[in-house]
Amino acid sequence: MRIATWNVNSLKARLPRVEEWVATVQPDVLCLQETKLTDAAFPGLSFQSLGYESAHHGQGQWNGVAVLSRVGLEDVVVGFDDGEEEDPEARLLWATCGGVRVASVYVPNGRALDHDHYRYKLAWLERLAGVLRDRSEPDAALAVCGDFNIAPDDRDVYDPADFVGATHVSEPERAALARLEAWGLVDVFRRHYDAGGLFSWWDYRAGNFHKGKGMRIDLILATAPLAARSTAILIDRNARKGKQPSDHAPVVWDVA
DNA sequence: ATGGTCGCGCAGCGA
Repeated sequence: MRIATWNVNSLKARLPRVEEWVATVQPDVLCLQETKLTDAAFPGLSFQSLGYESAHHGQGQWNGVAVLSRVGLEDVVVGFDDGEEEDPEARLLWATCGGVRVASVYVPNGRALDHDHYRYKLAWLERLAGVLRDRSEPDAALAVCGDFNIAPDDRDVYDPADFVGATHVSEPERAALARLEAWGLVDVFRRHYDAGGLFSWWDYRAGNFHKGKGMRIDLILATAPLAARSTAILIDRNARKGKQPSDHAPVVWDVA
């Protein structure tokens, strides 16, 4: 099974590129983030014509996550089903596809270490950890896929010196990610590669993609038994090239 | 080049 994740930075702006990419790469499951669409505007028919069922959780203008699947799509859960107050932002969607419990996540950016949005980011990650603890088992086939807005360690940024005091690399964010891993999730990419300089996001500005100045913030975190079935993973940086690219590249994972 | 780019939506914010 091929599972992919891609922050498309507006599905309206990106639909032609996403359709072309899906037809070429043929993922069985595709998690999307930052669709920036209402549910009514989600192009489900376009994906249906390519052979995919889909589920979308959006609000328009900002955020928005989806899961597409051609191996079944069941038990869709939108947001945190923990009985607490509803998340005001559309950042989480669960579905079961081909026997794998999949989450498409768009973790809050945080904006700055002293910003309310940073506290929201940390609380959001703790809430995700709580849902995993309360509603999942680490020996299940489960993958949390998406834009985590966290570079797990210094190999995952182009120059750590440029990120001192910034979000995405701060100790509390990395500790929150480590708590997800302590529950039982594995950063599948690091199961295959030790090297730094392998990024999934590059700022549109200042030719950063051309200069290789990026970060690896788009992750697939899988439970150990599912990660053990991993045969290959790559970041498709070709998808960051050409006309009207997203600022993120997709991550593509093959599971036996 | 004293700023560099997108997307949203029509000013300026968010990423």
